[in-house]
Amino acid sequence: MNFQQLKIVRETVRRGYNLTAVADAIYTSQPGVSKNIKDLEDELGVELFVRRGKRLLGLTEPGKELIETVERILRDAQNLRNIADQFASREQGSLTVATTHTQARYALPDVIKQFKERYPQVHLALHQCSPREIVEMLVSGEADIGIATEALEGVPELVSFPCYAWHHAVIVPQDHPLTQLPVLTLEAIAEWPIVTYHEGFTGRSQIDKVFAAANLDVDIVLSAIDADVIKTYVEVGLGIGIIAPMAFNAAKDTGLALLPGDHLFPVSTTRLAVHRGVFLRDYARHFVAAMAPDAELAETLGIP
Amino acid sequence: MNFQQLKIVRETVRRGYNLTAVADAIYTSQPGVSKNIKDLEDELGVELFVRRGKRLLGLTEPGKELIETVERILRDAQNLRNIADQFASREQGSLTVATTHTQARYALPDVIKQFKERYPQVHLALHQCSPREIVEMLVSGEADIGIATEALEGVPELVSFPCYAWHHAVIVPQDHPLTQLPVLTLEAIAEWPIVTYHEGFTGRSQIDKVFAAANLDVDIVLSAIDADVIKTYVEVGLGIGIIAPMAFNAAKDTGLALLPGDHLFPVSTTRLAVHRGVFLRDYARHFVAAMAPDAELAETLGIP
DNA sequence: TATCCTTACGGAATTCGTAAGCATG
DNA sequence: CATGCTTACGAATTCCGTAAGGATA
Repeated sequence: MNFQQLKIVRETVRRGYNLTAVADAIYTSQPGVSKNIKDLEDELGVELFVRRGKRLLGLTEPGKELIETVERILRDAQNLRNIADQFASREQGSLTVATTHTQARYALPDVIKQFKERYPQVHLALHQCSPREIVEMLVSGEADIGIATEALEGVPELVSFPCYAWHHAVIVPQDHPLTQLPVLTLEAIAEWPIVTYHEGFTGRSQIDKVFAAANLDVDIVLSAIDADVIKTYVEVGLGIGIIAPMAFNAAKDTGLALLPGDHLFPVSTTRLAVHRGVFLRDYARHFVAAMAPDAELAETLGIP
Repeated sequence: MNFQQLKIVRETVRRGYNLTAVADAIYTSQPGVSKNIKDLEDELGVELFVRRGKRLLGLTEPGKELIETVERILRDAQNLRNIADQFASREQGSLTVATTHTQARYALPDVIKQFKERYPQVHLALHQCSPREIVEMLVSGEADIGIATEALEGVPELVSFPCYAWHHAVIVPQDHPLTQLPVLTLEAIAEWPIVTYHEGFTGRSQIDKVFAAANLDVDIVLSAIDADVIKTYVEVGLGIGIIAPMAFNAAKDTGLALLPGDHLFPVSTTRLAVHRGVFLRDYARHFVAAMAPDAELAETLGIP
């Protein structure tokens, strides 16, 4: 048994049982992959993969049992490297953060500025992607830290912590009739065409739920990934916008007015997630602490 | 990084940093051990061991941090083999139980008889040793299951479960004056020379505590590892005995009388222990369930 | 001086990649 | 017939043991 064999098994599952793809991913030859799998199966005395003819189709029962331990061994092997790096060069290394536009643009700049000052030697990579992609990157180990308002909870491989809570708000052109209302209501909003986030982004599901619960049909004329796009179309009069309030900047967005929606929309919680059982370097913990002060990282390592 | 290197690191710690001894234990050459350690240190970029000149003295700080993960990786590698064996041959394998004389002689025979009938193909090895040795064997992985009344609790590497609870009892020659007492008291016992267990065995510590708490000096004329020895000397009149009541057999021990001590001695709990994070085969779980019905083995695997 | 670790070197074993062959959708 | 896996074989690398050398109690 060796690490190469285990890596190949893990990659085989990840790449949908295509050994050619596995060979490419591991930078080795396809026959080598084949042989390694066979050798491991011989040593363990069990077939790990279901085969039809020469093709691999999936995991056998024993394979399903074993894969979890395989993943943990490989994670721990990576942890060894990380822990060693930690001691070898406390202030150096790299940190990959996967996050959405909203967080990258409005929540992270301050934190990242401070982080860069504190750890100038750390190579920080910011990946902007959808909440789903964030989860994938965390699970596969491509990213160390994920931050989003959606999708991070309820993934068994991840541990997540709340960063901050907020409510959606409405933005309208400055002289819009809605600004005259004494109290903003869902009914009033629903009378206008709406520009808001795309499904799966920045609490869009919460917005849909609220209007559905109130039995209101809304006319969503445009859905975008980010608030900048939304604001642009609100400004040109396409409709009114529903956004995360931190995307509004009174000084810069002069043509627009923000109407708070705390009493209308349910609370949204932006969360930070990391992979369970993965060792985090000092600077990564620092980053986590800056974003999610309540995070309890001890449990992350999965040590009983 | 490879498994051989990790094994060598683990063994180096276990053998007190003597690389020659490590080489013997791993069945390889001493220079090979040296090189493997150096290679791993080079790869990780940290020194794992404190050296004075050419001798190894102990773990460095990074070494201490890393060793836990190293141990877990190796345990998981063993788990892979065990899980695979489980599927390859459910009814075959081996099981090593480490236990004390008392358990081996009085508590285990029934369980083992049933176990052998249920799993005739499993090679069952029973190691009789002291509670301390049991702990060592469990920690090092030489034994799968340990059973004893002492020493198993409070070892961080182990998980233990209660098997059954009992109280020490007094044995005396059949016509002994103590048999005439309406109620047996500690004071009455303390007036006689006593034959009981050796320190560290079968709840001896409990016995000492009780008499110390009652401010009684007792004259322990002989301490033995097992009740058979104790009974022998009680029969020849050396003194009265304090033993675990399951060691008394009314039918066979005709010359002796058992005086229950439930009201005198605190409860002793015989416990079963296994190593944390070690996968147990079906038959091992069966054995555990037979001895310790309340055992929750799920947590044993250390999966969060 | 005996114990213990390192370095050096040569042979053995393993690993890995290329080429060729076969099965499957 | 294109994709995907296996077998076969030779080259390269790694691994491992022996021998020799140096440090320390």
